[in-house]
Amino acid sequence: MAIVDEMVCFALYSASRATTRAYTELLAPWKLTYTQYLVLVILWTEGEKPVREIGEVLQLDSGTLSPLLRRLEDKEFIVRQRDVQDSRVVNVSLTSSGHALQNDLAHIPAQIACGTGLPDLKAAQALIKSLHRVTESMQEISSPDK
Amino acid sequence: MAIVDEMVCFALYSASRATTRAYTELLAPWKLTYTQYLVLVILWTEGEKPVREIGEVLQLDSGTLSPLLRRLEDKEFIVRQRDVQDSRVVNVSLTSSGHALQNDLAHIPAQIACGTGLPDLKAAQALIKSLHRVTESMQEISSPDK
DNA sequence: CCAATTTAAGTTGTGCACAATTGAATTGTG
DNA sequence: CACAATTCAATTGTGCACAACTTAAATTGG
Repeated sequence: MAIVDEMVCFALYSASRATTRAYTELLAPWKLTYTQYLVLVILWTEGEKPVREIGEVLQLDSGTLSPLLRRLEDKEFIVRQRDVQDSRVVNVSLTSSGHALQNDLAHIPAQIACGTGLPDLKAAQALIKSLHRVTESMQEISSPDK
Repeated sequence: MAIVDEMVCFALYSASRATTRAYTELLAPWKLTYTQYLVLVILWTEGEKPVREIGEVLQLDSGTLSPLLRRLEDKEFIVRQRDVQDSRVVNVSLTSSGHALQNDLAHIPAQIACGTGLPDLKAAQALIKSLHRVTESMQEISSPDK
């Protein structure tokens, strides 16, 4: 069983990189990365959010997010503002071009849907469930809480 | 279906990062990364190999492998030697400490097996199959051949 | 035979992931 | 109130992933 599990990990690693490459290609005209796209998806669906909450959703820390958000700000898709109530907090919100991207990139989910090669909704849901189990379980053997 | 497929991608991304973190923790005493470990696994099972073949197995180019192999060489787990027949080729082989690591790290597969949280062999094989399908399919929508 | 092409590895540069640290602001507690 | 502990974001540093390019060697095709 042990060797098979290392195969699971490698298969995961390969599949993840393949999907990231697919996104990279689809996003190339806008020079956006997959992680930058994920941040935009959050902002499109949930509106203004502090850096910390974005980090909770994506499980990324400020070491990753700070420079990434700076790049999104340089591209003028988002703005960052210190919170008035609590000035430790930085709120991230979309600019008008950031909002406009939602339509420009509306074709991507369907392209990705095709790219997964999964036969039907059922297969996709089964895979998601299986992946969630692996994620949770791996987090447990990793460092205390988090 | 489209949104579910983006969920598949995010689940993949999360699971992959969670497993990499788990490996990182297990490998910490030797200051090895997951990718370095993968290279060692290849060398343990297949012996001396040129850089190009390692790259084919892991789907990594020399831009990733060259510095990674240099670090493994700095740690004296491997040596690199120009091929006598074809001096474009660099052959990678294990040193004695590199060989010795195979025993030192023999506990890792079992720890990872536990970490996947998968109920049985059948579930693991189903997941691998599903991930292979996604990888292949994603590679198809990505840049021509490769 | 030799010029053009191809192949292998390395280098450079960008961005993400993550650990560790810093600094500023807030909160909790005596 | 005072001050210790906590929280949040940013910074620094390491290593991987990958694109683009370089260099050197081998192959090929005329």
